[in-house]
Amino acid sequence: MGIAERKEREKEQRRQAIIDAAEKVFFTKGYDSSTMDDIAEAAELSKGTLYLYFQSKDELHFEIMDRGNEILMGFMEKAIDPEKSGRENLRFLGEAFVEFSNRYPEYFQAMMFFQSRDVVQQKLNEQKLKKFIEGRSSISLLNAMVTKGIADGSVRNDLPVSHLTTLLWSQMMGILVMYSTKKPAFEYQQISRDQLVSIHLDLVRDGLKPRHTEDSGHE
Amino acid sequence: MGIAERKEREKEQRRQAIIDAAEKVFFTKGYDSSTMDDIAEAAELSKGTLYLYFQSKDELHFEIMDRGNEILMGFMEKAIDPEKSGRENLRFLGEAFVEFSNRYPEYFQAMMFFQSRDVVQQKLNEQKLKKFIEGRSSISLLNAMVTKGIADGSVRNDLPVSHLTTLLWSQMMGILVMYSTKKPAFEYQQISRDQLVSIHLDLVRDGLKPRHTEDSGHE
DNA sequence: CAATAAAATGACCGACAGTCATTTTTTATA
DNA sequence: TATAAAAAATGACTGTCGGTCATTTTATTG
Repeated sequence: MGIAERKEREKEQRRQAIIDAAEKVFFTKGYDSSTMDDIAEAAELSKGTLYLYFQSKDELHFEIMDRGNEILMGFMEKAIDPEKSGRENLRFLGEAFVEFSNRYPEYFQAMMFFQSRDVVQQKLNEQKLKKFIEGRSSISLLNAMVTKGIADGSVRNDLPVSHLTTLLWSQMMGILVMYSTKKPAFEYQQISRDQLVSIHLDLVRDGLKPRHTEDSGHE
Repeated sequence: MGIAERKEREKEQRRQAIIDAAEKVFFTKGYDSSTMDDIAEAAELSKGTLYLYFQSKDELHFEIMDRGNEILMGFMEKAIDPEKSGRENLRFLGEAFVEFSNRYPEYFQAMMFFQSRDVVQQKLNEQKLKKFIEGRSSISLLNAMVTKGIADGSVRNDLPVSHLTTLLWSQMMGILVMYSTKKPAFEYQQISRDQLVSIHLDLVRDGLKPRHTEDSGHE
């Protein structure tokens, strides 16, 4: 009996349709200013129905972040050139990130600024956490390229992979977030984002080079 | 007649008392979960009175951020050693930032996570913007040390001061924010924040060295 | 064509930021 | 000191919104 399967399919379609609607509304009015009734109207459903598919407004936000992450992953995977060294690929990944934020600014925003709501802080600690570290995430790609870089000798091997990876990710995130939130200040100082990122990636590239000298004073 | 002056003084005292109360409540329950009635109760005033002194809940948040910024400034000013090179001082500033976030985690949180609310985004564009760039802000201190570093030859001079400054600020911010929001993930990977920051500061120190010359004469 | 199950609805609730007519307190005036 | 005027404070009230649930509508089954 294919009815069950069809129902399953329809349910998933409706789920996606709701996310589509939420996306449209969020991207237009911003998260805080969007109401569940707005989303319901956009989805041509009643508010109650939304709650049959999602537990909360926050959950809709999460779904959109997931979509963004998928897209970002695509960009990054495409950017990798297996022929090139790990260190070169790390630069490609950085550039892919920027390209993503240019091409999909709304997704980028959604991914950047979901932090902060105190509620959200807790929810992460569960399944999402594992996903963040091990799952199909952008970080895992970054991790792979750091590892590759160390293996092929293009990246210094005196620093732990996990530390380098998170460092690269956090730094880039910090730059892009800062630029987004303080854009007018940057423009006022005539700092373009591409310039900034380019300088950053240059500094990182140099910083990752293997130390040919045995010095450097950290532990 | 000192009545006007006394009133002025009392008004300012009450203002501060309200901020004190808001601080207590925000730091205990978190911003989103705190209600204006909570704050009113803590301040032993009615809610209406709060609105005679502040326009909104957000404004109270801003005030607390300002306090945090003052404290941070103090830390940074104290950290500067005029005898040492600009490049060394930049490291001191980084360490001061971390120390601040250890000593005053609630202020730190408040300063980190005020971004995101879509409303807030707009409000910055006005006076706050100038303050951010030119005012008595942590960034201006950073800027001064970059400038000093270039002048004394301890920092490479082939990159614009403004870019370097914002880069350093954004990177550090990114690392600390990421660590705060994803703390469990970091702990799971046994990455300590101090380690991470230390590696970051090392990389920065190396990256800032003048190119083409192995200048270390100012150390 | 019932009987039943699944899906959808929208009126309703509680919580909360913000308002404002009224009351209380302080100051100025005579 | 008595009283008018100004300043400060109050808290009942409003509108909004996320989330709920008893009821209705639609689809499935026998």
